[in-house]
Amino acid sequence: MSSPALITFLTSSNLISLSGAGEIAIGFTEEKLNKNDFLLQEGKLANKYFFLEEGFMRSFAYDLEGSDITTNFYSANQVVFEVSSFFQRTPSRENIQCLTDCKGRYISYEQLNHLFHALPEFREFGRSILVKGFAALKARMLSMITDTAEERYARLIQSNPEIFQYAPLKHVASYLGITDTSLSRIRKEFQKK
Amino acid sequence: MSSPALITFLTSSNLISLSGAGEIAIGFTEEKLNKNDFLLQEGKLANKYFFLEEGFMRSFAYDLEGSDITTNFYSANQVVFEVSSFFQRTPSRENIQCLTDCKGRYISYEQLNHLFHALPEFREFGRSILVKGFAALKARMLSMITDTAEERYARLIQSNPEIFQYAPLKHVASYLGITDTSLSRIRKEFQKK
DNA sequence: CTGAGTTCTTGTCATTTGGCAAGATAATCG
DNA sequence: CGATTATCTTGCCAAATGACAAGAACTCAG
Repeated sequence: MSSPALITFLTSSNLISLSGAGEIAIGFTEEKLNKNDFLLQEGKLANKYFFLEEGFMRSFAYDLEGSDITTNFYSANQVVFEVSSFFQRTPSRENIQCLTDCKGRYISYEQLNHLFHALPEFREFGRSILVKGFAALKARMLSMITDTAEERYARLIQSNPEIFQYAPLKHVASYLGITDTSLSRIRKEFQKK
Repeated sequence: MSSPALITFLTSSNLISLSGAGEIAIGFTEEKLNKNDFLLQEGKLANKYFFLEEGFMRSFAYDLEGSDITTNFYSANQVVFEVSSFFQRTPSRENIQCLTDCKGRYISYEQLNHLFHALPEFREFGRSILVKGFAALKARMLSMITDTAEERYARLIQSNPEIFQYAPLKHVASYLGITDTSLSRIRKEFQKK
């Protein structure tokens, strides 16, 4: 019943022993989701610390005009959860939705805290997940300020080509902070090179 | 020798008891910095979890052209540290510099971990600091994508007026993701209203 | 006080990006 | 399959922002 992918994910951080990983993984509940299903909906409380084993997801929020803005993409072998809502126990402003059929395993906030309390190595691991997410967001913010839209596009297609495989371009556009029209033009220019 | 401001900061989270706060605060070392001094320099390892009691700081990074980009501002009664470098034990890409004379107290990475291990309530507190910073950055990223430069300016002067008291406008401009020229024009327009 | 250095403003012009709408293309579902 | 819907591209024009440079205003040390 246990998950090799999850065990590998936990141990490959070098923060968790194999036996620790087994102990942790055993508490996770398997869940399958269809394309377009929501892992989390705006207004609800995030209560799943979700390890994605198969599939592709994105998170998004609505701006004041009601347009949806993609805040992140998630591929397999990552933890997917909305940090603020999950840890601060407040309603989520974001949605997390499947772009393909998905499969994964999750634990609840309560389970996570229990594990944090019981296993110092899992605590370290949890912190590391948080810190990496933070660092990635900082890098993205810096890129948003210093790079042109075309540079951001080039970096994204270079570093995360699978996004383009699963997400419609309009989602990519809002993630990059531009309109779908601009992205279309940037791609046209980009091909020439 | 202990710091009322730090004690207040720790207890006001409602995660830490008064006695716990005293126990934590006692390990902090006082430090005074002059205007323009660096709390952290690019390339070095962040090793101070710094509680700012008096003064005002900013963090910044250099982009590819060598311009400095303000990544954040810090006012009194906040924890100031570079998350990635401090927790991942990697050289910092950012600088943290005093915009005024500053006073505060810090603990090292080792001390922090020791306290995390010994005091579950401080662990919760540390996580809460991290999560709040993360949430704030997410909100800023969303604003960067959905709001115009003028809206971002208006929000900033509304929510953090003290920034304008201490930081030169060019630092504010790069924080907002625009040039100092644009900020100057936006301010001119803004006054009319 | 004075002069060097920094910061801020303003002008001119170019570039990037957006808004809108129409048409082309692709995906979906009964 | 065929029809409907969603997505993507393109043209036109407007708006926002940047690049550069000159001068004004401010800061600060001697």
